[in-house]
Amino acid sequence: MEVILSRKEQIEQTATALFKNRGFSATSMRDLANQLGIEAASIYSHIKSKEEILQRVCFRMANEFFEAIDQADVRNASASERLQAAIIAHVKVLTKNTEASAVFLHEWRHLSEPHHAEFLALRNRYEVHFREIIREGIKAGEFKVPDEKFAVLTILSALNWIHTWYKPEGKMNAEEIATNLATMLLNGLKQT
Amino acid sequence: MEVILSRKEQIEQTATALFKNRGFSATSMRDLANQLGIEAASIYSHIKSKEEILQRVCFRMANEFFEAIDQADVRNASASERLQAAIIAHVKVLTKNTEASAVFLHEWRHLSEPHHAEFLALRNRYEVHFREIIREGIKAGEFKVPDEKFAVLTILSALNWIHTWYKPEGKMNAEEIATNLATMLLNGLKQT
DNA sequence: AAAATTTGCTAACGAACGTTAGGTTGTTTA
DNA sequence: TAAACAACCTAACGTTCGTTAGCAAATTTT
Repeated sequence: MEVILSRKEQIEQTATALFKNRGFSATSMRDLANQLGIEAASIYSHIKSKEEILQRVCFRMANEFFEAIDQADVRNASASERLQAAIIAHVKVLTKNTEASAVFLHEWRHLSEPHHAEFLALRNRYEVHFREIIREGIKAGEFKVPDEKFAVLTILSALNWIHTWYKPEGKMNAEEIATNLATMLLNGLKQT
Repeated sequence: MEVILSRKEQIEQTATALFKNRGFSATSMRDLANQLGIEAASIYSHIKSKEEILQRVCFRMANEFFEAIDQADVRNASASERLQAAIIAHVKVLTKNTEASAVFLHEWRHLSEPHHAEFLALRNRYEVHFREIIREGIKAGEFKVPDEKFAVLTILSALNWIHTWYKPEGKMNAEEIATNLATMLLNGLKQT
């Protein structure tokens, strides 16, 4: 299943790996060019600026995360089931592309305005989705939690370091990781 | 309780705030100087290099984390109690200085060798401490967890984003946050 | 009062940075 | 076959970077 990438996509992919490993600011266009085997100036035949790459990665991943939890959301289900589905969907996106996920999670702060503000608004909307499930679960007596925002941030935090250690060839596959995390975190919410 | 700081400590503190907010690479010595109200060159009367600041912050925090879990460790206690104590100790260090914690957690990768390798060794040793508690808990039947490394990383991940939202004047104080997180995470480990 | 230390300055260095201009080559389209 | 395009080059631009040299003033120590 060999996917053929356009030059622009190659550049984006290579840049993503560098942004993850060294950070956006510590990655120079000459580093990127070197990795691609061309001159730095040549990159500008395909992209407009260094930040354009960052923008494309950040907003593409934001879309992927939204689509994933939207598709996974099962209406008319209990809060526990809905939260489990959202967690699994989130983890699947994270593990499908750990490099782009790392950039999405850590490098967005180097976006300039108005992209920076737009990104934060999206991220907040994403968290609201989780917050609503938690609130529903509290009302239904499924969850016992001191603060819903606190709970959401803790859950997402626990999930969002997967990219630092996940390897597709590791002993746990994405599905197992997702369900293990989901049951562990759900148990944590049901404290008596 | 006004603490008088030496100029060197002032520089380190101001730099730490900038490193947290913009990242090490995106913070220039001229930014730092500007914040201090002096010229960039003047900073070099007090420090040897930009990286020296990063080194001091990273290794000072590493020490603080080690001391905290060492002091909190209660021998002859159950694994649950030991883990709870370690989590609370960890959270207290995190909340006592969120800026230095953020640098410790995210900016260490900009250390040059051999400091980079030394730092990673320390961090690994720290994780081993938690891993041993988890293993003890599994053997004693207190915890049911698929993989001890997995559990430790999940716990630390859940804790290590506190610095992004914690405010001393917020509605939860450090103690409450620590115990809430500890009970939530401990419950997660006791899944049936 | 002399010596030492602290704290800062101006000026400048060489290197690295993101990016642009203008040109060449090979491939695809009309 | 001509025109258009894709992909890359060399050369260079203006800027910013971390840092050094050398000096001046104030403060502290001896």
